[in-house]
Amino acid sequence: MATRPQKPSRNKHQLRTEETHRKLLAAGLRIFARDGFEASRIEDIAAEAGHTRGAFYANFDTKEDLFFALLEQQAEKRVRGIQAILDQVQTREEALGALRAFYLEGAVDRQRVLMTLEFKLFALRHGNARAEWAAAHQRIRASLKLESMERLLGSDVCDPDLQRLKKVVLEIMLSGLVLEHAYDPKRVSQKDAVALLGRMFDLVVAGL
Amino acid sequence: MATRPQKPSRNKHQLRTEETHRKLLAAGLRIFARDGFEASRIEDIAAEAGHTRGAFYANFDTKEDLFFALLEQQAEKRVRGIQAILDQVQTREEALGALRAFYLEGAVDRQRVLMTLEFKLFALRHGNARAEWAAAHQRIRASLKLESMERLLGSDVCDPDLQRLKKVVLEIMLSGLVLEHAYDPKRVSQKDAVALLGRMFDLVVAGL
Amino acid sequence: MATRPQKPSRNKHQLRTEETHRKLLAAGLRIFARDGFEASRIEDIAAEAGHTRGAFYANFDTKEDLFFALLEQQAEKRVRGIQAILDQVQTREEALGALRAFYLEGAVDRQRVLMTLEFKLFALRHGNARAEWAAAHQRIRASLKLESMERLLGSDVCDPDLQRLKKVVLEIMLSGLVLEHAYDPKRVSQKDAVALLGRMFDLVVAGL
Amino acid sequence: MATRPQKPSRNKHQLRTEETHRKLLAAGLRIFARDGFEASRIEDIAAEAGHTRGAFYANFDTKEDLFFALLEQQAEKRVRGIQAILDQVQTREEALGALRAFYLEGAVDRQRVLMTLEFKLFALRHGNARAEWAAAHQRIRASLKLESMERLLGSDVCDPDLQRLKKVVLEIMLSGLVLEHAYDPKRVSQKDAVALLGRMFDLVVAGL
DNA sequence: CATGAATGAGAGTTCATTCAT
DNA sequence: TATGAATGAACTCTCATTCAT
Repeated sequence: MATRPQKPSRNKHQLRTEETHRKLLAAGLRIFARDGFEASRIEDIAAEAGHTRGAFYANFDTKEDLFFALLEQQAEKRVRGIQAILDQVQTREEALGALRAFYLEGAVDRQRVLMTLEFKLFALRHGNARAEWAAAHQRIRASLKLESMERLLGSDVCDPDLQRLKKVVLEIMLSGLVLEHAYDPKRVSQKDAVALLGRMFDLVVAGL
Repeated sequence: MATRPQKPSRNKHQLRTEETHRKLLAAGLRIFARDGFEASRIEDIAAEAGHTRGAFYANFDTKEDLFFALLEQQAEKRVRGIQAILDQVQTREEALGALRAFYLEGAVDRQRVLMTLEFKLFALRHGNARAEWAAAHQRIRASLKLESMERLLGSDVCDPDLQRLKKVVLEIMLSGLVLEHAYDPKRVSQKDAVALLGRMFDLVVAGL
Repeated sequence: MATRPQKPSRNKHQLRTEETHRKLLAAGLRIFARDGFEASRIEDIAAEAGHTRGAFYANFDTKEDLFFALLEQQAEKRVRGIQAILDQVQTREEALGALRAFYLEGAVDRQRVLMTLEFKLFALRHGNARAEWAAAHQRIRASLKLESMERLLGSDVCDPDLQRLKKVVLEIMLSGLVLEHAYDPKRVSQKDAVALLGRMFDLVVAGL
Repeated sequence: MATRPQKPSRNKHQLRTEETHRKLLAAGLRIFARDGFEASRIEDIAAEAGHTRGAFYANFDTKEDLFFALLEQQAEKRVRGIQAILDQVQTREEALGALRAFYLEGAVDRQRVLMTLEFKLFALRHGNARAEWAAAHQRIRASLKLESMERLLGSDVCDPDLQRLKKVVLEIMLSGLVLEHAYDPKRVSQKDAVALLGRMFDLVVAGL
């Protein structure tokens, strides 16, 4: 992108801009996950990024805009993560092992889970109405298809419907356990969550 | 609730009051589930109940207050439902069957699931801090213990930790599937949800 | 309107409401005339009415809304004023004399002139676009037609175009002189304004 | 302006600066006339001039500053225009004819009229308070005195007060008609405006 | 001189809550 | 008890202005 060295003064500006943009995204992730979309205040997000409201509005049009940008960033990152794993393995065993590890790691990522929840609740409540959302979701859904992964999770002994829902089950268990742990760590410890996720992964691979 | 005949002088006035109270609770459930706690407006809740703001504040001190009242109402109702089922059966098979049916019915109750989610998110974000919440959760948790149910779900072949988490798994799958269906009915149909819940119930009973 | 005595408690409420509404209209007139539409702050208007912003928004949806309400109120009042005059006279001489006096009195009403200016500038700049404005203007224009008045100003010796524009000339001179006096009282005194208005009125009646 | 050859070393840099300055003035005129002083945004003005905010602030200290600069520019231009006319004629008839034509041409210049209005409204509302404004107005007023013009408009048959106000009448009619035409072209067409201005000019010359 | 990211005061508006009725 | 006008804090967003480049 910035390989050829334009006017250097230009680059300084650009660098600052990109840095701010990145910091705002990171801040948005933290604040949205912490307070929820509705209760999140632009000022808090800006402050968390080390800036003021003005910087926010120089980078995003509205609160929803940042939310939306985060949705795409998160999805892309997740897809890249999985793809990277699948690209590095040879056998099916290796792949499943790597995938399992990756999946279990998710148990730690409270922010991602809470953001995903916020996304779903928002979409649910705002009717997926706006074209942008619909289109973006479409794209994200498509990119998350990950045919190779679906094949990996497949097994002969289970009917096609279950097959189709395997990924759903895994997602749900991950989100649910992280949420439950966040809500009541005494009821569900981190260890519990990881153990249960492992068990579920194996069950799913075995065909539920 | 109104089974024991209190003061017989429970006059028209009181009846009307109770009616209002009840309608406000029902309205709160609908609006909170529809819009989420933060985005729910007192005025909408009052209107949904066929009243105005004044009626709301005559019955509840704050928005949180209604939220809190709903939490207790919901929990109590759920416990009563399960208890009623267990009271009517004789054998373990009957019990499991009835419980399974009850569990699957949950797949339809979008409102309850969304409210439960809101409760957890709220508690999560407000630190379970306020004494009231802490106490109420304690009570609810206790009442939901349902020893007999835990015994029902038990099996010899699984380790104690899994045993402890069986109910968690069932809860998570129920919430998760209802949410997923609400979010994207094409990905997870009602039928999918019910089928999967059944499968999970059986797996859990079998010891995961 | 409030002739039959409904629930008296109801009337107290209504009275308070009407009182506030009226005070807000009066305050809007003062502030809009003083600061112009754009520079007028809701808070100032509310304060001038002896209330807070909330009272404003309980009575009007937006700042434009109040502006719009004032437009209608002003126009209606003016029409009523002229009509009342024409209803009380017999001969053409009396009518012209009364009208002339009424016209000259306008030289004192700085607020009305400034508001009229604001209305025109606003309409000019916002394209008469909104249906509301278009319709309202239509109505106001129609009510201001005042056929009898037009006939009064008529004379045989002048061509139809001039005839049609006589009222325009009078309006323009009134607004212009009041504005000029407000802008630079030393250049155009109140007395100057009145004298000139009288001269113009006579010229117009004489057929320009 | 650039007729006398200043420093011959007026280099490219300076030229570019002057060009920017001029473009900003022109842009200010357009935008202020279009949106009004309050609603005009620096960014729009800069963009209209083909620049960005920075260029604006390199040339003017504040929004008012540009407004003020335009006031002087406009006034100076008008005086020069009239002076040029009076310098080129010999007889009183020629002078009156040329002045009349010049006056009628004003009917087309919507921008100038709207700017003049904005100036007056601004001065009115900001109390002529600031020393700058007061001084500048003084100068402008003086330069607009144009004794020769006043003599031209003079006539023996009218009293001194009317004499003093003749120019006011002409100004008011011009502004008023242009504004009315802008506001409602159907009520007052361009042709109406020109015809009426001619009539007024003649009336004024004839001594009102 | 010119750019444009960033500031921050201040605007319009919303809404939980209060209170006279 | 219930109404609904009114309060006022808090919000999102705008924009004149500053300043590093």
